[in-house]
Amino acid sequence: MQNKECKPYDPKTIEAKWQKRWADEGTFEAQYPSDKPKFYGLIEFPYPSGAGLHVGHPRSNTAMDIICRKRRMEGYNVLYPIGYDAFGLPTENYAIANHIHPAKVTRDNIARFRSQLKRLGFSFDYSREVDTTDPDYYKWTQWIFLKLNEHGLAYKHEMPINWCTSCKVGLANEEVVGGVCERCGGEVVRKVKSQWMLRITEYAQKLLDGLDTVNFIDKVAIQQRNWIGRSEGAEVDFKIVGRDEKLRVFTTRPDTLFGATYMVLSPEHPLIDAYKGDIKNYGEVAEYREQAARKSDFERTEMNKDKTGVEIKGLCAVNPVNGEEIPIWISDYVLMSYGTGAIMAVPGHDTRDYEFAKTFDLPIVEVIAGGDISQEAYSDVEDGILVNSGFLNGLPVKEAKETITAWLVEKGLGEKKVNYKLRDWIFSRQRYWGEPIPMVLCDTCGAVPVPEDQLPVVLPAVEDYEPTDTGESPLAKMTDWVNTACPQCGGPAKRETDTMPNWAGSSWYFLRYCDPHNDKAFADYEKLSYWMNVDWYNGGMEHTTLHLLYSRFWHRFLYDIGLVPCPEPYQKRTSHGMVLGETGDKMSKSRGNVINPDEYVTEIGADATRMYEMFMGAFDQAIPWNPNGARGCRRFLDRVWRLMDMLNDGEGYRKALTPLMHETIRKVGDDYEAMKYNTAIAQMMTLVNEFYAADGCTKGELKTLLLLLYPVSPHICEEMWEAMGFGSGMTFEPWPEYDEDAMKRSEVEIAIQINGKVRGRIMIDPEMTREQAARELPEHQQVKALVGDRGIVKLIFVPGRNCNIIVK
RNA sequence: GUGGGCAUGGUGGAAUGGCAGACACAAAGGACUUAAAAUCCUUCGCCGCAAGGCAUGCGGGUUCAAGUCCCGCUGCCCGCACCA
Repeated sequence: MQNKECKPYDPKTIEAKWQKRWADEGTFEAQYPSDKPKFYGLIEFPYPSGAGLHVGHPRSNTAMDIICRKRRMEGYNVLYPIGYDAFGLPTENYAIANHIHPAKVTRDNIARFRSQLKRLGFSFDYSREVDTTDPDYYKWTQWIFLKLNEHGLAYKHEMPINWCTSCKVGLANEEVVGGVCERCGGEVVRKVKSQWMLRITEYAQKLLDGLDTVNFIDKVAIQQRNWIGRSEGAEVDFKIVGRDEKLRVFTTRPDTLFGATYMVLSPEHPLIDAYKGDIKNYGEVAEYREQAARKSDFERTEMNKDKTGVEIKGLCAVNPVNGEEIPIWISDYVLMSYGTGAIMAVPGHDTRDYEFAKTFDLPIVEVIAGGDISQEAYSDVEDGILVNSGFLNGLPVKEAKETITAWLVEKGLGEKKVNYKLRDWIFSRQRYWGEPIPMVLCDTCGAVPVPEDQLPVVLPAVEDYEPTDTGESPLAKMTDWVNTACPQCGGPAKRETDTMPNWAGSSWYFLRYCDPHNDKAFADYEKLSYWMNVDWYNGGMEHTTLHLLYSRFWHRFLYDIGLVPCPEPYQKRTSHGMVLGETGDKMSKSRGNVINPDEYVTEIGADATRMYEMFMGAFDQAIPWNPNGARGCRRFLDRVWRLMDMLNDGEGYRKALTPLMHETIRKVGDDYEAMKYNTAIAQMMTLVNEFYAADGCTKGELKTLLLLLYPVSPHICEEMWEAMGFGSGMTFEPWPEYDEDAMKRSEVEIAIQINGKVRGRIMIDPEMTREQAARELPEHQQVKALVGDRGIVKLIFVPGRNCNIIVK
């Protein structure tokens, strides 16, 4: 055993040295063109907040860094890019509070983020950085918007929007959480405004079908499916007595049509205005509508315990299957935004209708046998036979649905219909710090797109970017900028002053990474063809119905118009668990428990910090941060470092350690791929413990350990690799291979169970077969002693594991 | 209400139906040290002196064998929420 004393492990020096070398040599710059197979690994680019990184960021980043570093060792040309999603409210709010221009705030924050990320040693290709607030970038965000507009997917619509009273901004449905603003927690009310909308609903089916072609973790795919919310049913026309007009409803239960005893319109339904003169109690109806309009969405849903409503007197509908006249009501439990804004009420078989009928004493008819409608609605579709339903009597629900739908179609009374819960995307924000929507509003020509050669529409420098109380964007006050000429007729016109939501820039950034400096196109098709799609995308669950869905929509649109080579942007999607505060609470500024990774990089080094991020627990689980756990990882790296003082003679694996070496190579590799980083690290700890027990390690053993550990803690490995004279730079060293045969041991310990209880342990030949075991084990001395004079009824042998002997 | 997930030592967590608690953290004891830190060694689910027994949220079941599979509960977390 050699015994030269190494200098102590000093992460600070080592990490700075290797980070500089990687940067100087452009080690992680993705190559194009290249003959190698490509691998595109992606993490969600951060929002560069003023607070800097917190320990949650490195969790996702390190996980993908491990995969990307392993891929380079496996011979892939790897693209692992980074950028900044820098438009958005917090920056603007900070700017307002501190009277600093948001562009400056953004620049400073990005600089800080970049230096923090670099200190952690991620193998990002910094030469491809993107910044969504850079005009060279948002030029193309605007350009894509024009394409969407050109294809009829953007439209301006006067509609009630979710209005945050605190941010003074309209929000998408996805941004209203529990009735309050997702960002600031402020009250959200309904406000009617003319808004730019994107027709994501047009893509509902494609977005649904696309999920079958990609590899997303189950919960992500399920959540997206639920959010899109496809349901199949029928639309049915109900005649209105004495009128030509019909009232159309959507139902998923056409089979219950004979049980429809009344109808309900949503408060906003246009029929009410159309028949204003015929409604005998119009005053009462109008009063109800007004009450409903005043309520925020939150209040509406809060009050869903008690059903409210008013009968519309003077109007009456006819049930098309039995000719019965049924009353029409108005109630806010029916939403204008889903289906046709009107329903046929079947109180016998729908819980909400049942409650309503009970409240207002309306008739309840049983048309599906199997429940007890005197107690509750019976809504089971699995079993149940039609009754009181004329020609449907005796049919099971499923068949009744088909029969009645065919009948409706044949008689011209209705049709098959699919509805989605997904709503169009409200794309306007009345804010300064976002991409200007590149449209001009002309009194003569309407909304006219800014010609492509005039892009980007650059955000003007504004003195005062505070939001207005009127709901107008701060840009509206910039009259020099607002007043322009109509690109179509040349007459006086005004620029659109709304900006895009922060989801715009992130809806295509992964494309820009493929060709970040292109000034002729958002990205070159050939380059996209090489790099896309993203092989592996890791990110937070909170983006499942927002960013992840929006970006799939944009990408699918770009595919449909022939600008990108693949229909789905992401081949694989995984998700990390949150890092919680030390006491298990969610980390937040208000709780004051946010942990900055810098603290740990300084104290224990980036390598140990990265390791702890991965070792702390199952990757997809939320785990509290434990400072001592992090220090434990540093202790492990100290032990690894000291192996250099404990070198044994010989180049290869020692015989006693050979099986463990190969097992470790297999387990670490498999576990990295399965994102089971914690057990991969545990396995390396076990190996190092064995080295210590075996009085050190050989060069060959150390070499393998360094290769396995490199993706998690690259700096220390590089330094040791160089010190050991193994070569210069580990990035493209081949990933080690294992040999199944080499894992075989001469003896293996198995448990001997008597009647299912472990009574002893013996060493046997690992190759022993069931037949041999049945023959030889009962003769084994220890086994004999355990069995005693009892008779062996049965012997179950599990090779390499245990042997259960049933005795009597 | 509804969809999804989870429940294992003081803590974070391991465990293709096959020896529950790997690997760490914390704690305790010891060695080294004038001392401390660092390091190294030992102990460490519960009851019991021991033999042994009991243990993976609770109650059943399947199996030679269940943390793991099935049925029924309870609790916690996340998403959605009057979507006809």
